Amino acid sequence: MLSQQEARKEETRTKILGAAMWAIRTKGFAATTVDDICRHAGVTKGAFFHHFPSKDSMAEAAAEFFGDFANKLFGSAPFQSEQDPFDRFMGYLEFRREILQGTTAEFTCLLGTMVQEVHLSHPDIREACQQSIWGHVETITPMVAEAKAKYAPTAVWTPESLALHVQAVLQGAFIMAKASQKPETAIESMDHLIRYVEFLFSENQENRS
Amino acid sequence: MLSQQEARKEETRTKILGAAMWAIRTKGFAATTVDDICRHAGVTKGAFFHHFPSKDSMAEAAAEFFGDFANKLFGSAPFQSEQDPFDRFMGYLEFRREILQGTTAEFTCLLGTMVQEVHLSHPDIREACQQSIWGHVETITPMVAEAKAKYAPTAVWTPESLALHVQAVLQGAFIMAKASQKPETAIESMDHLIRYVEFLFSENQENRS
DNA sequence: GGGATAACATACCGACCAGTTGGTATTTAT
DNA sequence: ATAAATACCAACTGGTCGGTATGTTATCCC
Repeated sequence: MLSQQEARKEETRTKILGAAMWAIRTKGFAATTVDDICRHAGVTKGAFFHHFPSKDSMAEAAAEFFGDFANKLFGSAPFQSEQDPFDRFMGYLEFRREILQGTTAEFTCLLGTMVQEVHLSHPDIREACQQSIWGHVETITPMVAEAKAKYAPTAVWTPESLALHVQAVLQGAFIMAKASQKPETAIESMDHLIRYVEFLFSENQENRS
Repeated sequence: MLSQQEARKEETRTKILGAAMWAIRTKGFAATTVDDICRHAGVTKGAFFHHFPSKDSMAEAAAEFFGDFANKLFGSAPFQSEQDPFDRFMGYLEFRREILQGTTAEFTCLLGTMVQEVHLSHPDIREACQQSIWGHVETITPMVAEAKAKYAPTAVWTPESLALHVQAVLQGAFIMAKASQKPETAIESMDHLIRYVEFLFSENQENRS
């Protein structure tokens, strides 16, 4: 049971992290100022530093926040009710393709954006980003593993490497969409990825041990 | 014929752009200061602003510089002498996998790093990055088109979309390598990509019109 | 060789930014 | 009811950064 105070604190914290998420996705981590975040969140700087000891540690929290946000989004998506593991995996991929709409800041990944900037200069933030990305991979690897056991048990690739590859393609697709300012560029990459996965689970492939 | 002065100017300019390339790949664009670049290039701030009117316009030049650098690297790589277009394309992919070694700053792409940060805030830099990326794609699309004409003439995908997909996978692989601090993560994605391309040009695929 | 110009160098400035300080309002515990 | 603690606020600070103003030196052209 949350007290009135605790509930309010949590709300403010969420407002800050949400604003940070938006700002970092549009401008990058280094270019977003604490004042930017406060302005968007509708709080003062005092509140910000009451909740987080530094901008950097807020970024760590934002990485975790975004990871939880994403896992909730995909965890409650319609494809999860598919019975067959391959159908579920394909549903995941098609769902990820479908949400490539609107502005880049809306469908783009905070973790990829941030880790790219800070991977050498801010070890703690990098670590937090990796945790969140690999945490998401852990939620989809079982699905891939089940599908593999059923449809491609002798294939040479591992379920985890495929799950990681999916994330890599998405991250790359985001960059290409940002460069071209067209979500279509990202969608076309997802089409290639989906074609690849269909091949991996089809019967006439040759990559067996 | 370059005069002594012009040659020296070009050299200093190159030193600055080289230093910028290194700094931006390790820290990102916003976090690298003009002083950083000058220190690494061994020039003073006066020299920097003699060559470039602003940090932003230097970034545009750096994007072009990196694009030329990459095209020279791949243009003179051994795989270019392969006769068969498919072999040449596979040689390109394997070459790109092979150079995924050393520190992330060494094999990573300046354009992807920079465009991610500035795509909304600095339209001119974004444009320059897109030009360089798409410029590289233009150099490999003919190779893909030839290979397709020879081995997969009726396939539904276009050569350009595949060339773009290759860049997307690489960009994503870079991000994953940065997040995990292991080049192997990127290499595994390249393995999946290579397997996909082999499939596209094999005979038993089903994606024909 | 000398005047013009391009290629640097140094010292500095105003704006900005992460973080602090010292306080107030609200909630909680007794 | 009241004291303690928590949540929040506004003004300020020390340092940093992009850019400039003002030299100084090397090269070029005649």
